[in-house]
Amino acid sequence: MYELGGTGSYECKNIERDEFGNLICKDTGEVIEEQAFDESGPKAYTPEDRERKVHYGGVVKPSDVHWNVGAELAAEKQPIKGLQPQRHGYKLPQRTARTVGGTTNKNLQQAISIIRDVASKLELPDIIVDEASKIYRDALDKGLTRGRSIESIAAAALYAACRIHGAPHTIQKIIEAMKGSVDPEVKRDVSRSYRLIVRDLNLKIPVRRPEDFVYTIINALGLPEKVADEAINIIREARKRGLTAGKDPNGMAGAAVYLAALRHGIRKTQKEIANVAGVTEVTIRNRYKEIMKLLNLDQEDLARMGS
DNA sequence: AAGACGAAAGTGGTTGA
DNA sequence: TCAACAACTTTCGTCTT
Repeated sequence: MYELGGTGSYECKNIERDEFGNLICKDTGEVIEEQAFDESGPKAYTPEDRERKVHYGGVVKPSDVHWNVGAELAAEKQPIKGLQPQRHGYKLPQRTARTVGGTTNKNLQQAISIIRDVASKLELPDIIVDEASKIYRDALDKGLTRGRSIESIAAAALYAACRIHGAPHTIQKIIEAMKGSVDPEVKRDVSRSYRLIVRDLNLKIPVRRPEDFVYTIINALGLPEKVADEAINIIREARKRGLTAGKDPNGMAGAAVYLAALRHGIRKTQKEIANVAGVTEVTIRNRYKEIMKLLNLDQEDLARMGS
């Protein structure tokens, strides 16, 4: 039995660390916990970063626009044009683009403004804003933003920061907070940008677990705590038998909540849950069916439990 | 009538040759 | 680079409550 930090325990007894320090279940081959991301102590900024901090004095956070560039640029009041849809990417005028430092700063300023805006709508903590800002800056330094919209990289950076710090938000939710609605084309762009920055910046992203989404769904639908407990038990049971591997954790969590609610005699439609979980009814249905089969349950069992 | 179910076809990402 | 593959989505007809 392995105790996971803050998320309870894992039932599998046959657990080992692999060469990367990840916790692997030897029975199912499932990654239970990736190599821990050290959140205590000072962040590991590059030596250049530290130099800058010394240079400008005081504590400089990644989300401070000028932690990277000269303070005189701060005086330049740049209009924020962040929130318009940019189908073909944001392109800076040639003249400005050649100005050393200036372009980078404006780009960064704009991106951080977007990140802050979206983060505040989603009520995300500063640590995530800082993480996202740092990721964006690194992406900018590596030239990953070139040819892509500031928005898509900013959204991707924010999503990555959410993943790193365990905030259960989807790309969909981030785009929704950013633009009010979700255009599939935008979603595709953000997904691409996300994969790009994770790969090229070597970001350590912890595995998403269905359990993390249970409370999001429960809260959104106003379901009682006992349903959450039940759903988490269902997920653990499903995982023990290898059902969670390779499946979208949102759908898994949604199906578990659906079943858990039924077990407590609460009827929520598959559609309601699917909307909150960010998947379709069909996915909820498929996971639900699999779980029912796995646990050898049928409709009558549920009716009995619900009454 | 609304919700649940299931089949079929399409999409975008991953993997392996 | 391309094909095969798995997971998920969309759509739609049918059954159940």
